[in-house]
Amino acid sequence: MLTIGNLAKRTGTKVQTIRYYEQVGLMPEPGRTDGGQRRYGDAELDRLSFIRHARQLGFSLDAIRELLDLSDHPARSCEEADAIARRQLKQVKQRMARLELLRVELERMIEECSGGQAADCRVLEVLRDHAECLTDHEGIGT
Amino acid sequence: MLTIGNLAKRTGTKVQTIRYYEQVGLMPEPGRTDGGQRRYGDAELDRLSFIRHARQLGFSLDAIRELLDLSDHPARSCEEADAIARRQLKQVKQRMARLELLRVELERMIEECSGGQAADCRVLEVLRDHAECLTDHEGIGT
DNA sequence: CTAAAACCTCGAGCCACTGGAGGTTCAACC
DNA sequence: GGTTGAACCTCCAGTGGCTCGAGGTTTTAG
Repeated sequence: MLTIGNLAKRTGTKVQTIRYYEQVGLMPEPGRTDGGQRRYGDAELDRLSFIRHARQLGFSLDAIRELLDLSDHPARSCEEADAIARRQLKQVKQRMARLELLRVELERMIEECSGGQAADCRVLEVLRDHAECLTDHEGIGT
Repeated sequence: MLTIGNLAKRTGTKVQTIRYYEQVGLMPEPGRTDGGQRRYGDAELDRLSFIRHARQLGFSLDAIRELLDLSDHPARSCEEADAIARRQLKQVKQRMARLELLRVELERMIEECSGGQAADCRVLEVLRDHAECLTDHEGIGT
């Protein structure tokens, strides 16, 4: 039987985060000691590992909910899990493309910085000059 | 004189976002009509363009505040602006490296998906199998 | 003059946590 | 058995950067 702190250590999660997952229904309500402290078994350890791994892969909590549901019903089609993963991959690729544009522009800005007064600073100039703006108006979409 | 809606269109911003920027002190309080509606001039258009461009480059609102402060005082050193840009570039590179790892793992997952029942699905298996976990415990850091 | 589009304020909600206050329980050691 | 002190508990608030909605007012075109 694991305390919440040990479960946290084993999965690289913060204690508060585990309680949060319980609150939003991703983790089940665990058993408690007489004093009211949570105690976890192997099933919960596995489930939390699954969640953390999926988070590291960038899945949203909603997507993880779907995946957990799927893995609780192994007779259902694999296609759903595949679709979720593909959606995720698409997002990752989009973010990378966006970041690549930013990287290029930032490097140019830094390279052209004269090191003098702010009045001559290319960093500020590039940001100020609307003509050099990326043409789309999408924002960066964290 | 621009209405808030026109300013929004010209800069690719939502109206609410402009009001939000005013609320957090990034945009100044503009003049108003007798009826109380905001009216903007060219200075505000420039300032908002600056902000939007910086956002597209991934700068946080705090960083933008610093940059605006800098560009309001052009006699000060360029080094600060340069440092901010460099910090930003570092972050962008880190995010890209992280995303590249995710991309590889997601592609492997999808490629190995058997297309059958969830019970045989590699996507779920990879997520379930703790041994295939990325070794570090950093999370994805949006 | 009227209709409707655009504006106003205020407040709440989103995601995925994170931190803190203030109090209780557990485990180890003497 | 008693005493620490680390770990636990609940509850609430805050983060960033918006975004939406309700319910009401102003502006503008016809």
